[in-house]
Amino acid sequence: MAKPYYITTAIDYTNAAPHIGHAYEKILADVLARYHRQKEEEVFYLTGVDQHGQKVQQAAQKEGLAPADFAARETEKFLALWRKLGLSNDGWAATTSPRHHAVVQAILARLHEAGAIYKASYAGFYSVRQEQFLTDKERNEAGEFGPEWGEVVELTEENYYFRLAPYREWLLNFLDAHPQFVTPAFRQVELRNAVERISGDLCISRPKSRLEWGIGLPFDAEYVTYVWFDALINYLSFAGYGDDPAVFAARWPAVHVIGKDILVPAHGVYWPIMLHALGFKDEELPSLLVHGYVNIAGSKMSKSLGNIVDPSALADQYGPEALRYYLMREAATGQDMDFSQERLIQRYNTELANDLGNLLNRSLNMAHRYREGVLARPAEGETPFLAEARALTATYVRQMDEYQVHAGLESAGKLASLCNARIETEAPWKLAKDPEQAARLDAVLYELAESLRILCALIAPVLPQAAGQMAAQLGLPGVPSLPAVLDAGRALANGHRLEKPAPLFPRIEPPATE
RNA sequence: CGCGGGGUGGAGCAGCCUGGUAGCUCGUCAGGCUCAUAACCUGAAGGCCGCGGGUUCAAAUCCCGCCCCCGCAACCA
Repeated sequence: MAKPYYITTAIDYTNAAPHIGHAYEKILADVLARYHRQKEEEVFYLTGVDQHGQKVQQAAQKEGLAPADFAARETEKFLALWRKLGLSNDGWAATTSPRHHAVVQAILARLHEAGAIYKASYAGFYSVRQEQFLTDKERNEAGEFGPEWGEVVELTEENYYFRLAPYREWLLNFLDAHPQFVTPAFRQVELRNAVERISGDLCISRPKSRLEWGIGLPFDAEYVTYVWFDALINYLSFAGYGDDPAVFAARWPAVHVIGKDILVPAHGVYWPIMLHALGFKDEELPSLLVHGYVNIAGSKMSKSLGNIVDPSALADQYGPEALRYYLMREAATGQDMDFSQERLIQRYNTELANDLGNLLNRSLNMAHRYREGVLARPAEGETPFLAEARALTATYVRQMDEYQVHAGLESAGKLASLCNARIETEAPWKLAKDPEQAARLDAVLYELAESLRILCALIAPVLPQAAGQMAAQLGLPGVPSLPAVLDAGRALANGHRLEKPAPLFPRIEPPATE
């Protein structure tokens, strides 16, 4: 059997509620997961939360809660949102889980024994208030640490470090030999430039005196591991690494869907080097799909600007599928997009309600009006129109395989437009009045129904609920798979009975412009 | 010489990797249709594809130079 398609997202910090950017990434991964299921592939989709770390500890302290309780509460917000948005994840990575602890500690112990981790002392400026070391980046224009850092002292601290430098040449060679490691290609260029400049090693620990909310180092009880050795390893621990080698071997490697901010250095440098140090072969390394940001009116979304967009409220207002469609259609994969509710409504009304929903409605309505909902397959079988529809489907597959979800949806929209145009040129309402045109009317109605069956399969990854309703109206047992609609031999049977139409995408009335 | 991204008809965006009629949504104008969610279809106007050079039979697309905008610090995907 072919390997399952293993896809992951970044795991989100549970120190604040999820925003539209979190939702975009999870939906993108969900669409790709569902797309591969549509191809009749086995899929393992993993997403989750990073519950450890200083920010969670601080946020919990602020509210007088234990970190575990705080993290559990915040985690519930993510889970609730993902349920609302219809994510189809097969696994859930929560970094506080015992399984994850065990895998992280086993990996740390192994790398420590192998000499990849060492202890060293670091001296620098330390903000007592923020509980962190400061670098030159934190200095203001006057070259000083501003008042926001509170009291700044010089401090020397011992910590554990993971060696990076010895692997620099290996990583460069790997990148040159694997140009598909990072998508889009320009991100790989960016990464390679960064690898050229690698200096120093990665600090992977914090003394418990400063941070106790984390996974303890197995070889030093005074420390917890910090950030990346905890977070990145989720991709292994929740895929069966360690405790279930057979399951893991069947799943690995993964496609990691991540934001552009965590490519360099985390996923592009630390992660491949960690895996390499663990003995993963080059061909066993994952690939990275790097997406852009959802910007608000051209500027970055930020708490300080107060322009955070709440995906949960949007889903309530417009429906989860309208939100999914908008995000997937509007953003060119890998590029930033600009969020606008007006655009969301516009996309939904024109492309979903007017073009696709109305097409389904008018097609089914005519089939019932003129033929009691029963199809007659044309004698010639695959007509030129249907051949074109299937060619468009092949284009869609190519685009989706390259993660170009926006282009795939455009192809689907093109098919809907072809159908609407065909209705105009064939004018079934005229054909129905002429008994001599009966065969032609049958053919047109059949072509429309079969095209809608194809469309049902094409939209399913992005609009799973709508696809289900569409399949039901078309009288299908379920949403057809892509192989099922690509094969003309599996088209709708002669005598197939269609169900009654009902509006699939009710129009959203745009708010009156003030 | 820090590293990237972007500059495409009135607006917002694809296309660029893998050169070959400039596409999508909206807007404007003019027609058509009546099966349909006042939806659908057709046509028109509107583009030195940032600027200059080069390669090529052919450049929005490849190469060189320049100009302008935005990220690369925090919360954060």
